Amino acid sequence: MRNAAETRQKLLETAIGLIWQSNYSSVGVNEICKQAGVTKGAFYHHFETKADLFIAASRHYWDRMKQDLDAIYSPSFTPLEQLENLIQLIIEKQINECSSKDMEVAGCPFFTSGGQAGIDEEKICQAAREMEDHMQRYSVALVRGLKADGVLRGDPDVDQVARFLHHFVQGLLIYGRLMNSLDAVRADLREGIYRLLDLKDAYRSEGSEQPVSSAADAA
Amino acid sequence: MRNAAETRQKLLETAIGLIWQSNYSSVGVNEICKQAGVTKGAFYHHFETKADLFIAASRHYWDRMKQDLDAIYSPSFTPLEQLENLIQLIIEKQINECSSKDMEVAGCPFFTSGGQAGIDEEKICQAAREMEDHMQRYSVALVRGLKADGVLRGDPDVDQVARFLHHFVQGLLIYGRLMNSLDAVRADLREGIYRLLDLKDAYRSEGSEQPVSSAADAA
DNA sequence: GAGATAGCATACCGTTCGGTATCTTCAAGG
DNA sequence: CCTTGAAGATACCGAACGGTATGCTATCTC
Repeated sequence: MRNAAETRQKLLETAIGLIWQSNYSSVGVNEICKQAGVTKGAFYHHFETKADLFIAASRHYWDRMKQDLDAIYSPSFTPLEQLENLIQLIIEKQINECSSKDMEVAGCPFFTSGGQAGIDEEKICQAAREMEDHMQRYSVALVRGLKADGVLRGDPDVDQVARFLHHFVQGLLIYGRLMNSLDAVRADLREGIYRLLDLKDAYRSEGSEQPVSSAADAA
Repeated sequence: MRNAAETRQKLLETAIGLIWQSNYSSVGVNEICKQAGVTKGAFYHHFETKADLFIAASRHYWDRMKQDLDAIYSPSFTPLEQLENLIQLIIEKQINECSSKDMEVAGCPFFTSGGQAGIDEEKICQAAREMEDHMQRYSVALVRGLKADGVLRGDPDVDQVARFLHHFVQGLLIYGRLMNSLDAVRADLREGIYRLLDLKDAYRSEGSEQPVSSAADAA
């Protein structure tokens, strides 16, 4: 055992990094191995196929993401604070994942890769759907909390509004990536989310207060 | 001249079709040529590189799209009717573009391909941004019309709301594609758009009336 | 200490990639 | 009719692709 866990970890992290920069189909096994400082033999010792690496990488990425989400969704925050934490986390995620590369926004590569996968790449779609499902649970919990607090106007369908938020954020992130402008994301993220949530007038916040500053440090 | 225009047209159409099915990087030149019934020599006679084909294809696609958009945005419709036409067009586009393939939703491949392109593929990003810019104009015009008609609540930033719509729709389409469910799109498209627009109560329509049924026939 | 086995490296497989060089064919202009 | 040049066909290029076969080596078990 020349430290198998570490090798596997390195492959996963490298794969995630490279996929963030472009997408599944244009990232080669050789490239991943080279950047990870691992030979191809080692690669195929740990993963049966490139697609299997992708699946493992998406799970691995979710594990990290879950920690961040659990932190910002802590019951010690009010739903409104959780919302602000989330907005802040999304922004910080982009900064963290894009550090030292000449891109400002990354979006979620697992979501987009899955959304562009062909029919023949069912495994990739599956992994993306899995990630999707996880995210959705958290989103629903947030909206449910907001509704329970009486913050939302009307009597919205909690699951649907949660999906709305997700669709909007994903679309915005892709847009931001295309424009290569984090400011473009910042300009629309909060406002769009609040508009979709349709908060009661009393709860519409304007500024960008920072209720918690260490929410995304674990990234 | 063995009908060069037709060959070029065939290559463009085929490329569009294949890219809709997956994405730029995973569609090969050979595949395009084979399906178009054109040899690679002919391909590289018409296009310098694969990226140039992509650009030309995106322009070609926009030309078709523009016709549809001009039709549904005709001044003979009220802004509210235009909105309904747009919603309907989005749905019908998916059906048309996915016909006979085992996928129900396609999304916009030029947008997503651009959003996933690496740094080295600046041409692809450029083409996507170009498409983006065109779409935005139409979206802004729609929102402006709605606002001018006094349909919207408050005093929203027209450009921003137009962006919101676009982000939401793109995100929703990718989601729908991932889930391979047009019903998932149908379930959220209208409701989400209306929520983002924040119509005055009097103008919130519930059903799915069809103000014009021939809007998207030109597709 | 003698297997047994996990961890990994090297070399290489067949295929496909985007792209090119060269040739033929055919239609138009003189 | 004959030249000319665009349109297209064929063959091919080197590189990279995903993946495999095999062998070495370090570590664990007994």
